[in-house]
Amino acid sequence: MHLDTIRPILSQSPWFKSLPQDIIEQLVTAAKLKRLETGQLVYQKHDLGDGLYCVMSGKVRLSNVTLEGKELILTWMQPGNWFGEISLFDGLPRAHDAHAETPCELLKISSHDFKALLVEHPTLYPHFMRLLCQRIRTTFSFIDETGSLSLKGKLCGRILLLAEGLEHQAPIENGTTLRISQESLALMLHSSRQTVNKLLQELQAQDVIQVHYGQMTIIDYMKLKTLCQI
Amino acid sequence: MHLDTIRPILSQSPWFKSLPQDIIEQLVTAAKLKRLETGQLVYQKHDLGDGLYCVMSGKVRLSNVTLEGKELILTWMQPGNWFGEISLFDGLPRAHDAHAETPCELLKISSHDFKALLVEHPTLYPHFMRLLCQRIRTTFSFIDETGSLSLKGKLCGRILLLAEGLEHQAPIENGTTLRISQESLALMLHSSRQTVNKLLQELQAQDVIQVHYGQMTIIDYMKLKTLCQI
DNA sequence: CTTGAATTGTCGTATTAGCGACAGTTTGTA
DNA sequence: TACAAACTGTCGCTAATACGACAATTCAAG
Repeated sequence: MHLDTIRPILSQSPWFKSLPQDIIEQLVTAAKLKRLETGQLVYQKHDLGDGLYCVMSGKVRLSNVTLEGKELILTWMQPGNWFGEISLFDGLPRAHDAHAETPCELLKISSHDFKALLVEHPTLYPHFMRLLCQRIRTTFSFIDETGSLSLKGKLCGRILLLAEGLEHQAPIENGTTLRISQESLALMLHSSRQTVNKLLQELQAQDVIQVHYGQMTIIDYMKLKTLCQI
Repeated sequence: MHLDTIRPILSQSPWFKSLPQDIIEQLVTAAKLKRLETGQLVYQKHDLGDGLYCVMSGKVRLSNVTLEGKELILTWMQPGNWFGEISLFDGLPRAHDAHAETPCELLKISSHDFKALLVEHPTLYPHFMRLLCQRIRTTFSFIDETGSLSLKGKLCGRILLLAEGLEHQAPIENGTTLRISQESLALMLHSSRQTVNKLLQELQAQDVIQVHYGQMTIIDYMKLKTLCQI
């Protein structure tokens, strides 16, 4: 992948789009591309945070493993998504595992380069602080969802989240399609495959989505949105 | 309340304890004391964030109200706890309601004063960034708890959290007592009073805690810790 | 000490959802 | 096309828990 591919991605991402051109250039040259096969580890819980990642292609699964060995999926990172920033800012170990869910290309900005950027341009702090706040707010609304929605409501919320993440934060339209197994949805909802199956069929019967083997299409975006309103 | 009371609280809080003495002084003079009666609003969801708060005495309830009008309690802020920082850093509206649960004394640092502090001392950014990261990590572990623990496990986790918050992050010992109604615990767990009642009695039968009318005493801290291990 | 309000203890019932089992369907690969 | 692997659809049983009802207990204010 060439610098000319990296440049537009950095300069259009919410993480860096508001930054001056010379800083973008500095990042473009510092960024490194990593290729991973399905199942490979990006990082593991308790690892030292060595950098910030952006998904260029493929999917990365962020998860935690319980004492009993069950994997709880936090979410998937998709093309255009950034992750791994917390350890960057507080220097503490990773709080979860990150695995390649499919073959992946990741852009990596090392902690060293990122810190150098901040030392050189301390005026960037407020910007990154706002990004951190955004993460906190997302996490809080996740907790609100968890507490006040039925499983069906949460399922709708997750579908929307994944659909939104899909195309670089592009708006969702009726017809947007996303690929995910019912098993994976269940792991993300801390539910069971069978229950997710039943709920998806209910949603299909309500003409909200259409499901077909690991692929679901949003039929009625507004209704979906309503079903996960808090 | 005199400056001499405010000073040690600021200089010992995790938010400000690592800061130079002159900055502490600047904050001490800028801080204002607010008194609230039970039930009074500190701020409301969607309000503009006008400041950062520290509980001096009493308890503040952070909560959200669902569409159906049910109040979901996030947590209680107790003496020594700081809250309200997110809106301060990103300028966006409050994400939840804050009410006085009991008569309260709150120390308030206005957004204006806090921003002035940051403008004057930009080297403080990394410090506050780390504090934000800490909040994210707490929130993430809350989500982990939600996903992997039984209701009983979550109950143990909440009890520990409240007990820890109790005495300015003092270590918990067997014998630590905290006051909270079963109804409140249920609202925080998104469960029912009756179920919480049953679980508390189970914990009492296991000699983990002792319960008596809105007051519970930790008998076996280690066992409690084990019960909410992820 | 008395009394009313708040809180807790305990039923029974209805609902939700987890989970094993197994058959049916689709997809990718040769 | 053929076949295996992965995924989905469905049933039935069981466990967890929400919730209404009501009695019992405790607390706090006179």
